[in-house]
Parts: sequence; structure tokens; C-alpha cells
Amino acid sequence: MPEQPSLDGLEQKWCGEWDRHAVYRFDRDAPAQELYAIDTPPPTVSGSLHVGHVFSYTHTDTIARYQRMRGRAVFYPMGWDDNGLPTERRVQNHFGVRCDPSIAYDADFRPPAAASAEQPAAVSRPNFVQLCLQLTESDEQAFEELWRRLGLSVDWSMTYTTIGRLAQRISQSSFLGLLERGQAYQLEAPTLWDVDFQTAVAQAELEDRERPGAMHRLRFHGRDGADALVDTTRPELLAACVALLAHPDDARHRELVGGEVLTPLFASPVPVLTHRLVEPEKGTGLVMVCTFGDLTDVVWWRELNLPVRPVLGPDGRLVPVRWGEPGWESRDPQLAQASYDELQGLTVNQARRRSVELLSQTGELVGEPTPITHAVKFFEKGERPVEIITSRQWFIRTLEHREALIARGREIRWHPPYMRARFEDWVNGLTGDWNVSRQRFFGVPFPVWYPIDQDGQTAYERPLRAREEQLPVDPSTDLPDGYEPEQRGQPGGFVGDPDVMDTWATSSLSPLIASAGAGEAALQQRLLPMELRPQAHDIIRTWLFTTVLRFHLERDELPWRNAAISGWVLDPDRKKMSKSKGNVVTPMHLLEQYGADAVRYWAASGRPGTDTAFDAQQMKVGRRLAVKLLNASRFALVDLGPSGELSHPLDRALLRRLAGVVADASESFEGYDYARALERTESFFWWYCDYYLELVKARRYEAEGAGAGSVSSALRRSLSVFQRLFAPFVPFVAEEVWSWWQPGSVHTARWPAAEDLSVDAGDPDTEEVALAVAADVLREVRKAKSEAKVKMRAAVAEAVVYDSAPRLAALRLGADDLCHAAVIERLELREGEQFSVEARLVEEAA
RNA sequence: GGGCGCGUAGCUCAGCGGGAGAGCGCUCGCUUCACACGCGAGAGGUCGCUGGUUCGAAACCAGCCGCGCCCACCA
Repeated sequence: MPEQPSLDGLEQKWCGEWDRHAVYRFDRDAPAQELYAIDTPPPTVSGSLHVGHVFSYTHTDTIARYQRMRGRAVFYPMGWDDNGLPTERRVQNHFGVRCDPSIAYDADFRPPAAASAEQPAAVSRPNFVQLCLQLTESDEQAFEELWRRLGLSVDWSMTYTTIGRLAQRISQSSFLGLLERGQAYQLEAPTLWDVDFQTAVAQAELEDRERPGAMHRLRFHGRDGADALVDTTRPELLAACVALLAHPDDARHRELVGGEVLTPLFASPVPVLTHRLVEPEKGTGLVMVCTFGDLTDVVWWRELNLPVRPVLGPDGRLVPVRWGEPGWESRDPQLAQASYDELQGLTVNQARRRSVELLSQTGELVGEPTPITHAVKFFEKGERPVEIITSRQWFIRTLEHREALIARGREIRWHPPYMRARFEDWVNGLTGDWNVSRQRFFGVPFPVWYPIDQDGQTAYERPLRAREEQLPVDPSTDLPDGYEPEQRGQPGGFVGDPDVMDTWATSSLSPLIASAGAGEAALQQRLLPMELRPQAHDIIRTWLFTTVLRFHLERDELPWRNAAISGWVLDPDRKKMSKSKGNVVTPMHLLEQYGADAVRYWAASGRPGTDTAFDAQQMKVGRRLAVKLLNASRFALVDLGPSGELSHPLDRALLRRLAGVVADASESFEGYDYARALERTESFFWWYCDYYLELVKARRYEAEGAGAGSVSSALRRSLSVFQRLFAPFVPFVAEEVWSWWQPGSVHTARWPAAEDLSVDAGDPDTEEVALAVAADVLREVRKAKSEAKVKMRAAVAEAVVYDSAPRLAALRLGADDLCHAAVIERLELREGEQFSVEARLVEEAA
């Protein structure tokens, strides 16, 4: 035991020891009922971990440590989500390259010496993927180092990645199963599209952003010179207009309905129809339907059987159109073409400005555009609004399972329970099946090819599936059965599916991937369903939802029994911490400044599901707690005499109180409320240091005697319990103080139970009162000394305690300890109405 | 527009049917033999507002106000 215990160096020391002794190694032979499997969130490997990660991963770690101490074989792997767009974006910037799938693989490829974001070098898809793997590997090492330093009790021998071969095999295999059962299908349909990344995105990946816009009133031309005025925010889509709509009950437009009007600029005849979703209060009550301005346009297009007039290309620019040809009718094709030529090739924003100029010139813009602010849908990682573009995509059926998914959600135990509402809201609000294909490169490919017929037409409706034994396959380099490499892209040959899966399509299988990584199939079956899914609330609609869906389709069961939802870390202004605000503190810096235990203490104080302010002050408090545990342990244990019978009433009362704390902390942990477990433990520990340790100090220093033996026993038992109660929260200091006097790791020690603190002798009620009154009197004497501004060791010549007879009787049981602790020379007990203490201090010698 | 959560001391929060609490911050004091990375004491609050239920409400119910988040077919 060190003379002057310190926190310095504990992290290095114990990280190494834990690794050397494989303290957190998962026991693969444990029987099913003793397993506790955690579906750890694989953090996105696209830069760095932030304070929010430290926050929520600490929550999970406290649970893992508690369960391990309860004797469960804790399956606690780490995964890295390296698959997907964020990595691609980083690789592009970092190496100055862009992926061009038409280029052939170059085995000798080296990234350009001087990275240039303006003029990126085109590289083949396999080369691009290699660069992605190279970059993620170094990130993952840095992540692991941080997690170890934070003290996560992960078994690092089971780490998986979402781009790894295992994940790809499982993901592709699951997809083929879905295809076989008709739960995955391909469709050419209007799709949410990001024009920068040039890929489809899913409903779950959208977010609203408030953006300035403008309302434009446009003049459509009716019969006999009658005009129809229409308000729109998207005049640039006028060429794509296929109808005007009014509400069926709207009398104002009754004359127009059923007829045709001509569009401004293009003189294209479009019908005027009615639909219940049109809101008469908005604008003029007339709305134009385009291909496609927003999701409502898609509804109208579908329900009213409208034609399509696609004008936006995948790059977000207006595509070439020949007015006057079928589908592009105009009463004045020359005018229409002249107008359109002004717009073709422009981006949406450019085309909008130009359209307004043209409409002003023709007088078809009524008044000035009115500035407005409105919510626009963005891909969450995107920079321009999503568009709706028709393309061929793979979907997984979700709508038809809505009821079943709601029922699944109700089987899950949510912590906190109200988080279930977010899940149900999301499921109830689904508008389409899940689009899982992305027109990107660094992801899991679809394990299918398509035959090309003799006319060079690709037969998408007859995909050639990979065999299970082939998986994982890359259809851009691997071959379907019965074909030769030369037939790729040739009439009579084949072509690989060019897309990759949405990253959630793979990470939604994380329980399967993680458990498969553990070893043999029998073990995987024992691990499923897992016990716990920990995650933050913002990805309920993505990761949580898709995992429940995949397990419903794959195994007809839940992926896990419990979902523990953590909140976010907010900056002191109550805003979500974000890089753009420049308020992000790097986690490693925090660990160096305050120590891992202190940072964990702050994190574990954040209650489940609750957003928590970043608070360095709380970390200092955590550090104080760690130091206190060191010093209290040293005081209690150094040169401690032999344990004896628990003969002293105050010792017995203390152990009984502590048993209550153990019960409370255990119950809290069982309900996933680690924060409450910490709060109970901590507040009692401070009381223990401030009152109990002070009361028993005299007996603790006695060499022998019944009182000394009793307190030695109580100190050993209470310290052992405190050290174990704190182990999940401050694992480094807990291990340190445990190592001074106990064999093995505290983290594999048994979680304390009431039996550790059982007390046979004495009257519990009276002795509890004895402890309470002794503490009350101690506080009163301290107050008297504080008011007299004397030191606490100043002697009290006489202390008179007034209280009820039973309380005085109880106090006699602890009077010896009290007099030592408060330095009372003469203690007198008098019966009185109210508790009070009169303390007469000994005059200080001058 | 719908849903969820939250409004308690200057700050961060606990309490959720019978004493208004903790930590930090603040003030005062203490070299005390585990700890000055410490110890002791103190000041500080019509528990968002309005009604209701109850012997009794910070807590339960209703309405309102404010903040945050999620969702929505936001032309």
C-alpha cells in the first residue's frame, strides 16, 4: 500500500494488467442462462470519436461491468462501422481521388503524391475500396486506444467491422434470403435522391432544415383568356408540370376543373383536376403537380395516373428535352424550346433564378416573389435539398409488416420506457418500403448479376444470384455461374449489379455479425436474442428500427430483450455539441486532463435517455471521489488490526445501512438505472467518510480489544463492499484499492449482496437510532466549534444532549465513539421535548 | 398539425402523496495524526402559472405558458 496514494499512472498500469490477464475475456463455454450479450453500437469510422460517444459508451460499460460481477458471461464486442458514405468522403479529400467504376483495377496503384480536392485523380472501384480500407484501419486503431483508455471492458478479441468479409457474407446471405422469400424486390420508381453524392437515400436518412425561399405566383392560361393563378416555390420545375389541382369542394375553381390550361413559358396543355389533399387555404387554392417537386407530387402522380416529365438529372441539373415530341406537347413548341434552352444544364438554383427572369419578361409572374422561410428535406449528410428522381432500386418490404413491428416494439423493454413512443411514431409514419440500394462504392455489393439478352437489353427481372458458398462476392469482379469473364457487358453475357447496400442494411444485422464472430454456430444460437441494445435516441428510426425489422424477417424474433437509450451531450447553452460550433472537446484531451475515472463519473451521472450538459465541474467532482476512495481505503486498511466479533452497536448499524444501499444499487442496475446506483452509492460513501470513519477513529487505532476487533471487521466488510459498488463507475481506482488487499481483479469479483453484510447480534432498530443520534450530536458539536471558530479537535468540557428517552437510551450505545470523535470530556444526557445540544468548549490557552 | 420529454436554490440535477434536498458556486472558519486533489459550518427557493382531487400536493388530475426533441402529404 503506497504511503501517499495517487491516481497518477493508474490507467496505464491497469489497462496493461487487464489485457495481460484477459480480465474481460468472454467465456465461450458459459451456459445460455448465464450469458449477457450486448449489441454494441459500431461507431462510424469517419474521423474521430466525440464526447457524446464517451458519454453513452460509458453507460453501457457500467452495465457490462455490473453484469459481469453478477456472474454473467458478458459478451461485449466492439464493432467499427467503416462502411459507407462518410468514409468515401474522407478518402476523397484525404487522397485527392474520386472513384470511377468504369476504370479497370490497377495492381500497382499509388495515391497521388499531392492530394487535390479540385482535380481529383480518377481511380477504379477496387483501388478506391483499398484506400478506404487503409484509412479506416488507422482510425480504428486510434478508436481502440481511446476506448481502452476510457476503461471500456470490451473483449477486444471479438472486434468486427461492417465492411469486413464476415459482415459482407452475412449481409449478402440475408439479402439473398429476403429475395428468395419475396421480401426484397427491385423497382424503378421515384426515389429520394441526393444530387451531390448522386445516390438514392432512405426516408430514415432525411432531415428537415429551415431554408429561405420565395413564393411565386404564376399565370397559367385558360380558355378565352381566363387565367389560373398558381403559387409555387419551385418555378424551375414548370417544364415538368403535368397538371393543376384544386380541392373537390373549392367553388372558386369549378369552371377550370375538367378543362385544360397552358403552362407559362412552355404553353404546354395540362389538365385541371381535383384531389382531397389539396388545401384550399394555401395560395390560390390551385397547386401545380410536377415530376417531382416533393413527395406529395408522387402521391398525386400515382393516384391520378398522371404522366411523367422528368427534367432533373442525377447531378441535379436540367436535362435536355425536345419540346413537341411525345410526352412534351406544347401549343408553341418553338417558344417552349426557346424557354427551355435558357434553363437546360443549369442547377436547380440557377434554373430558379433564370425562370423568374423569363417569367417576368413574359408577364407571367404576378407581382414580386414573396420571401418565405420553409422546411426543406435534406439528406442528413447532404448539402443540397433532396430531389425526387426516378431510378431502379432495391427495396426491403416494411409497410406490410407495420403491425407486426409495432407488436415487436412492445415486446422490448425500453429504458426509459417512453422511448418506445419514438419507435411507434416512426413505424406509423412510414410511407414506403425501405430503399436499400446506394449508387456508391464503399459498401457491401448486391450479390447478383443480370443477364444481357442478344439485343443488349439488361434483364433486371431475372437476376442471377450468387451461391451461398460463394459469399461474399463482388459482382463487378466475380462471375455468375456459367459465364466467362469476356461475357461481362456483352450481348448474351451478363452485368453485375452496380450498387452497394445502404450501410444500415448491414449494421441492422449487427447481432448476427457480432455473434458469428464469436465462434461456432451453436454459440451464436445461445447468444441470440441478445440481452441489450444500447444506443442513442437519434438512431431509433434507423439502427434500432432496421434491426427489429431484419430480425423479424430473418428469425421471426426480437434481436434483444432490452433497449437502453442514452441521451446526447449538450454544450452549456443547451445546444447539441457540434463541430461547427467549435465547442467540441476531444475525448483524449479530457481523459488526460481529468482522468478516465473522473470522466466516467460525469458520464454515469447522466440518467438514461436524458440529454446532459457537458460539465467539466462534474469531472472534477469525479476526480475528488476517486481520490477519496484511495484515501479512505488507505485509512481503513493500513496496519489494521485483526478482525473480531461485531460487538459494537455502531459497527452493526453501519453494516445494516450499507446493506440497504447495496439493495438499492442492485435494484437500480437491474432496471438499467446506473445513474441512480451511482448516486446512492456515492452519497452514502461521503456520509460514511464524514461520520462513520470519524466516529470509529479511536477504536480503529486501538491495538486490541473487543471494540478494535469489531471495527476492524466492519471496516474490512464495508470497504470491500464499497470498492465493489464503485467498480463499474471508476474501474481504475477501484482496481487499485482492491489490489492492496484482495486477490484477483475487482472486476471479476462477485457483486456485493446482503449476505456480505449480514449481522446476527443486536437490535437493529435501536442500533440504527444509536448511529443516527450519534451523527446528529457530532454535527451539532461541529457547528458549535465552527461558530466559535475553533479547530475541530478543540475539546468540549461538557456537552448536554436533550432528546427523547428512547433516543437517549440508544445514544448510550455509541457514547464512547461519539466522545472520542467530538472530543467531549463530559457527556450529559437529559430528557427533553426537542433534540438539542449544548456544548461548553474548553477555554483555549492563550 | 400530432407525439414525447422537461420546467425545484445562481448553475447542474435528485425527490414524485405527508420534514423543500444534494453537488458545484458563494460566505465564514479550520495545518485535524486517511485525505488542503482536504475538513467543518452557513447563507440561498411563493418547487412555471391557474384551477381541481385530498385531512394534506413540489409530487396526482385538467387547462395554460415556456423550453427541447421526434414525427407529419410544410404547394
